[in-house]
Amino acid sequence: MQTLTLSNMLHQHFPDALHFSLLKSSKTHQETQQLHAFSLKTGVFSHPSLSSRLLSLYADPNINNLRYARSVFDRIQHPSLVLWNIILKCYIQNQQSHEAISLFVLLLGHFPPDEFTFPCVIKACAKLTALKEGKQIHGLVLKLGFGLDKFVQASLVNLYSKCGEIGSGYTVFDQMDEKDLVSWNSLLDGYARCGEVKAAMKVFDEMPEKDCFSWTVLIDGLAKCGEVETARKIFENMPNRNLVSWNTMINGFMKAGDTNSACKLFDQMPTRNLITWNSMIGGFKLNLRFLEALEMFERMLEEEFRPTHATLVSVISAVSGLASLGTGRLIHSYIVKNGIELDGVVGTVLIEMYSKCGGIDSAVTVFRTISHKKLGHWTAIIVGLSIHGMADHALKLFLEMRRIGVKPNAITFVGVLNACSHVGLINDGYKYFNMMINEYGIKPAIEHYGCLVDILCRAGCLEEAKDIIEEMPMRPNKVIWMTLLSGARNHRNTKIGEYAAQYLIELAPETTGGYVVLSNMYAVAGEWEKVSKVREMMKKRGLRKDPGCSSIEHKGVVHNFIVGDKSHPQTKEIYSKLAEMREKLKLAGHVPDTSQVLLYIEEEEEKEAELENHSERLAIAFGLNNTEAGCPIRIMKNLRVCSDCHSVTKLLSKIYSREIIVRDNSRFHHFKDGLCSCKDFW
DNA sequence: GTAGGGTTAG
Repeated sequence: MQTLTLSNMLHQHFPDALHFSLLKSSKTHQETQQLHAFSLKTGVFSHPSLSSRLLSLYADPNINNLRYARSVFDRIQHPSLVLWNIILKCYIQNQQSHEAISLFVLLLGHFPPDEFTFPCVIKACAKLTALKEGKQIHGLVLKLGFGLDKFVQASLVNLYSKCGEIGSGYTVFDQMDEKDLVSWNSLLDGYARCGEVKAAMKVFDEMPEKDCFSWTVLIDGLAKCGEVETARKIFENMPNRNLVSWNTMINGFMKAGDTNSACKLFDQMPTRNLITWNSMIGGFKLNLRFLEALEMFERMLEEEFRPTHATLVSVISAVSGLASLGTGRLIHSYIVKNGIELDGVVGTVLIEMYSKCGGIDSAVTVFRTISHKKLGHWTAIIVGLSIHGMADHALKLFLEMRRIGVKPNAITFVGVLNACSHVGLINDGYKYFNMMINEYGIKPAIEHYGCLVDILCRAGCLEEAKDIIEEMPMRPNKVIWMTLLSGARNHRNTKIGEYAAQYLIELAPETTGGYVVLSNMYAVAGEWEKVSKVREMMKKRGLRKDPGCSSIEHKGVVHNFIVGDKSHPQTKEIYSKLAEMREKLKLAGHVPDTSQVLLYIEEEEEKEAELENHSERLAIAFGLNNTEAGCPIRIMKNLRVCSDCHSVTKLLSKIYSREIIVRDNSRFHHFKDGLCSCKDFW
């Protein structure tokens, strides 16, 4: 009824005084807006007390409409400091910390700030962990004599705690006359964030009173310092848990890799919110439990929670981990259907997802449709193109990003160097490696040296690669040795191969890949005695060659095949397709390359049969049988594709006129018209 | 004043 009366009254002119009293009594957003519209229409708006009242209504936490508050503020000719403080507070309430700081800078041009201004802007700095700006403002606080105001002090304690400068935080805290609970909690939080568990515990014990925040901050701090068991005990003893404490404990368990305890809490907790779901989904993703992450996401949607960007990032990364293009497409279409805008990170993980799932074309499309491209987007597409062997495209984009002034980071350079190595561009590799150091001041990490070693190995410059390894400033890891070993195998350099294998086995005796490559190298050289020595070494250490395993997704189902698999329901059809493939390959003139068969099979025929049953061939046969002509076949493999399968797949792509995309343990191969995108460089 | 998001070499 009140609204009705109001709108009736609004049709007439009111004297300012009456209007003001109406505003004073208006409580809801709707009423405020009606009065706002009326004020604008009748011109009474210009009355300073009316506009102030209107501004404070819009800035009121219950209404909190920043857009309207700002528009009222902008129409006020000479806003007082009080009004500046109100609009500043409204920015903070709306999490617009950057804008709040800009506003504060503007304010400085009109007034010296007061004891209400400072806590607001310091809060903004704390939110952004902007320590430098915070310190400058602290300086101003002291200069203007607000250093002993308790609200200013409390905000400073919080600022320094958030920014990891707990020493400065303690100095301010120590000077406080009245140490309020909020500041105690901030101090506790500060120690926990700095990893000073003992100091945090001491603060916790010394606190004159504790509330839910205190307990939760301590639990979070303990969990973040890796003391999840202590955190669990605190959580169990805590008197009044709220939703935040439950969520904090769940996160603690997830970060510690204890998904079971996290699930138990999730089941037990009285209520859940978005953050609960995000913590579970992100936690499963973090622990590489991708399927469970997706299941959680489905449950979340069933319970009608709307995913946030954080949810989507975790879910999309989980899809990348599963390399399930079908699922990735579903989630992408969910994003489009629901009009969810891609923020920087979601866009980046979407590009990564498509490229890791073998859909590099879609990755490029997503990249193209992003209007304000950030470093993450450029890096993701450059890395994506490089693992697909599309070096030209990757390097073209790299030049473009430089041209428009986007500064590459260390990861971008991994992509760039990787692109060079996958197509054998030695000179470019060196050029970009030096560019990274000299032009961008990026210190090469082991990954960059890894790329350089790889570039040299592929080009057959094994001695040079060995020199790089010996001269680089960090200890080589197993990836480096594996790269050199594989290079030696490819270029039939047994001496360097043995050298690399020795270090590799010393460093990571449990890595089966090393023994396999070493033994293959001996097999190629016909040194069968050494082959059996390697085999014995593996046997003695209880190691077995990982079985090759390939998967193909069809109509939302992932079909897995291991070498010689006969467990698939379509086994009969698959093997008859394999027989057909064998005939067609023979007609095309293919001679099986049995030189790298690790197993002890004396008869050539058996060796050939072993090759024919390699998991990727079973998957290809399944793909040819089950997918439409013209539809690319995408296969994911756990091991490196053997050289025979590589030449066979090239031929098959021509014989059956099919694009076949195979991801092995390090990159993608696009087989088309009898050629592979890796140009046999892999 | 407390809880939730991605990145790299074999």
